[in-house]
Amino acid sequence: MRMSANDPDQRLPRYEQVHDALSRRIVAGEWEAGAALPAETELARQYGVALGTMRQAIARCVEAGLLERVHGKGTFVRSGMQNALMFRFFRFRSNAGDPDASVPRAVIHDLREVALEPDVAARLRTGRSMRGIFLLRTRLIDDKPVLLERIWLPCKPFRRLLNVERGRFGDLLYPFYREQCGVVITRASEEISFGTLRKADAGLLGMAAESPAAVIRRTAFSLTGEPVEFRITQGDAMRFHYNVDIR
Amino acid sequence: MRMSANDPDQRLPRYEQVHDALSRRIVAGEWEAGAALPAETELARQYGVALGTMRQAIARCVEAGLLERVHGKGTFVRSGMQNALMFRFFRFRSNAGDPDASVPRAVIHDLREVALEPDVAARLRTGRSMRGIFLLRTRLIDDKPVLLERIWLPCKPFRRLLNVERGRFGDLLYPFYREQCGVVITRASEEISFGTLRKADAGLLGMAAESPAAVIRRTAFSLTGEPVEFRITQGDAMRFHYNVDIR
DNA sequence: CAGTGGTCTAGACCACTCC
DNA sequence: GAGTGGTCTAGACCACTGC
Repeated sequence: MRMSANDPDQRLPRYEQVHDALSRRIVAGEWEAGAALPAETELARQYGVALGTMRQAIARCVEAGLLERVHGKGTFVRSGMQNALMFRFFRFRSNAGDPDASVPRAVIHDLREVALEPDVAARLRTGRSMRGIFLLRTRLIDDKPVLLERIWLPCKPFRRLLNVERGRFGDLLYPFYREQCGVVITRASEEISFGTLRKADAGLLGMAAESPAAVIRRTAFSLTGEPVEFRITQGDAMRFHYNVDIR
Repeated sequence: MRMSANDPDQRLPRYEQVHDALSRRIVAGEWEAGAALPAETELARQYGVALGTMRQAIARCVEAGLLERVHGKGTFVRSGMQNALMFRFFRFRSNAGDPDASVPRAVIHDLREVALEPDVAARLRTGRSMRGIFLLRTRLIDDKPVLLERIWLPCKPFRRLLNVERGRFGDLLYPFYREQCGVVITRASEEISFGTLRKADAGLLGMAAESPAAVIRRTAFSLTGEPVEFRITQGDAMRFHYNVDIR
């Protein structure tokens, strides 16, 4: 089996090795987002594996959210990086179920390099370096702030964000991470709890101090499984609404 | 391919047909919970399909939460019906991460047949029959009530629960549903929000009226995909804690 | 119609568990 | 070593899409 120069671990199953190699090519941007990959038979030939093995490798990429299969048409690089993600969990608009609802506008209030608190550094596994990028945003609907986001990133792939004009940050950060820093978010872990707003935070949201708030802590992971973003989002508890499917 | 008498839809893929047939045998209790199924090769022979097809059918059962595979040992019927499920989402004990933590005790306050509110009837898809079983429970840790559960069930498979002594209900309902009514819960959909406690509910939880509460609405589905239980759980918002993995 | 992904087969060999 | 699930192959045919 021919593999890329990036040492494939020979102890791993072949479909894992092929999955890794294929993932790297996708992330490297060999195909445009939304574009079709070569047919499975062709890919199997390229990697020198049987069709079934190739299909298993592709299945892993689909699970990871990198690819999308369409019967009879082809296999495509996922474009949208889907989401308003977090945003769908609050019922801020009357048409809450509307999939075409526009992405809420983001306003950046702060962006700088900081010393990380130990708990944040631990979540980002920054090791000895306790420094990172800090971002404070509000999200607005109809020009009214409804969410407050504190975001921490490791310096390593993200330092260049410090040199980007705030106006050039999009409303959605994940596509922006991909464009600017080559980081693809494939998985996230969220932790939901409940608290009250500190005075300063309440001010940014136009709410009273000590108002009840939903608090979401999210750690987002890259293709390689490394934690690359930690964020704490706060919003009006009474408008919070989260759906989960179990098993 | 030999199938059970229950008409397999010939238009479905073979592995789906085998999955359906196998699921029925598991639910019917042909193997004890925790017991090993025959080897894959033997099952493939029984159903007259290739090993790969049999493995795909088994994989579906694993996804559905019915089976568990252990490399080198065998394929087993899932016993525990896992969980304290809901309960792990509140941080009521100091050792919150302890997997051995005992299941909180349940106390039944009400159990009767009722006329269903339209929204509950809609969730349970009871059709013209708007009647169901209603259950009101509190869950206790160290003899202190910490959760309040309102549970609605369709009459069809559950009516016999009305004749069961309250003391014979276990702390976990899902294994009880299986034993008493042959209903296996395989999937649930939860909806999390925040609210405040009504006076009567607050009283049952030993909290002040209007206290902030986490509210979880859960619809649970049987093996066949029908909604068979709707419950609303309330608990102290300050002790609420929910973890979700996305994608 | 050609080209794609989806299903299925019959066999081989590997990795793990338990005796 | 015997028995299990996990990986892999090389081929066949089916189902869907689009020209």
